[in-house]
Amino acid sequence: MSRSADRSAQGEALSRAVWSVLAEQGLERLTVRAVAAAAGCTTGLVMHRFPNRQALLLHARQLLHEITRNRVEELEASALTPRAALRAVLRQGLATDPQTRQEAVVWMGFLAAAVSDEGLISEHRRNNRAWRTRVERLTAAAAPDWPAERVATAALALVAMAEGMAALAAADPEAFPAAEQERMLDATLAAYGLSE
Amino acid sequence: MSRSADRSAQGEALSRAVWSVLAEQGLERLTVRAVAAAAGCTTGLVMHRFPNRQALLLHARQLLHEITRNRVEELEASALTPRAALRAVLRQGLATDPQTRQEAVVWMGFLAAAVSDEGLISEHRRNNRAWRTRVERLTAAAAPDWPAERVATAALALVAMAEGMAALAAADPEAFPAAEQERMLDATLAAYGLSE
DNA sequence: GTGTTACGGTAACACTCGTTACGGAACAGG
DNA sequence: CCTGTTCCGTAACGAGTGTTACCGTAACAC
Repeated sequence: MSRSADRSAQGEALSRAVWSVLAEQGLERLTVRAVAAAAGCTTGLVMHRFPNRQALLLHARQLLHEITRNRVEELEASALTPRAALRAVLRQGLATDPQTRQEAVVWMGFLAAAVSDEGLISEHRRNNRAWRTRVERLTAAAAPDWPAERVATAALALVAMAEGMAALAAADPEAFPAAEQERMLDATLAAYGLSE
Repeated sequence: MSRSADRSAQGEALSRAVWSVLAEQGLERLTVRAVAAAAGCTTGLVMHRFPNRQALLLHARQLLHEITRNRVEELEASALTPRAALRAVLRQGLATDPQTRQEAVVWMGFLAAAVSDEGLISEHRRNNRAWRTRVERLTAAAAPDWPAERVATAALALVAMAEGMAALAAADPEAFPAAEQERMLDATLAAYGLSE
């Protein structure tokens, strides 16, 4: 057990190093050597854990998705009402603190890297479709008597809004303070008739 | 005149080559040689026109902004009502056809490149703030009796929605057909009471 | 025609990239 | 203590990077 646990722990440490480099230095400096330096090891370990750079990035991307999915499911489970769940889940998708801001930068970096990486782009599409389906389900629960088409349209608006807000705030935190982002989220939920 | 016209025409051709590489091969393959190949010249010309790669990217970024701004101002000028202007301006920010889809991919590429490029990030912030101000002005004109804060919040929601929708559709065009994007835009305008 | 200048293609520079090969340390079984 | 195996740091390779120096050529002034 300790063997495989060590292996997966190393994989996670390297993935976190990938995120760190991606957030602080950008995609252009996301090299195997930079990742190794951020993880406090050498390129030997990196290339021993992963067959190549692509596999390293793909693992980091998948792990990031897994982590955010866990967080979202906890928020969803601990929400008191369907509408509170919808709001909480959307709120964590914004970029309102250093943690989520860094995640948004990393998210963007992976998206840009996916243009020339078949594995990353299909992973991105799978995750984004799952995310969209989740928000549709939460929206349907928050407005049980809406027809499916109305649910889908509102959910798409909410997903797009969260995605765009995160990108905007990640690139220009001073211009988009957390309070303003939340006010905007609440206004949009209210406009759609989805307030708590 | 022909001298300086040739120079700026070459600068524009090189910038278009930058966009092309960025859209088709991604940020990781955006090299001086790839740009030269896309422009049908050699690296000698590229480095003769621009002092270095950074300056080339910055010029391409600025030219992209200028072009989209011109397009937006034409749409705004030819709109019959303030609300039609708001809708038209937001609509062109989506990724509904090959042209705007490519622009969205390029936009994302520049954003990812800006993480490690001071010139690009400040340019991005300046442009995004101008864009936000424009949408605020259009929203105020579309709802003349709203208080400023309500205008600002609605405009932020619309800007975020357009930005996010473009990113989503650029990465997964099949999942987000043009009709669905437009339906979502109209639904959001209606939800905010900004329909025509 | 001739000298001058700006242009831009060629080739090379130093460097960094992903990846591979090698070698030694740590540990197991006997 | 010896031997085999696993792990991973070191060093190198070839390819590709941004950038620079050089030089042929075409256009222009006179």
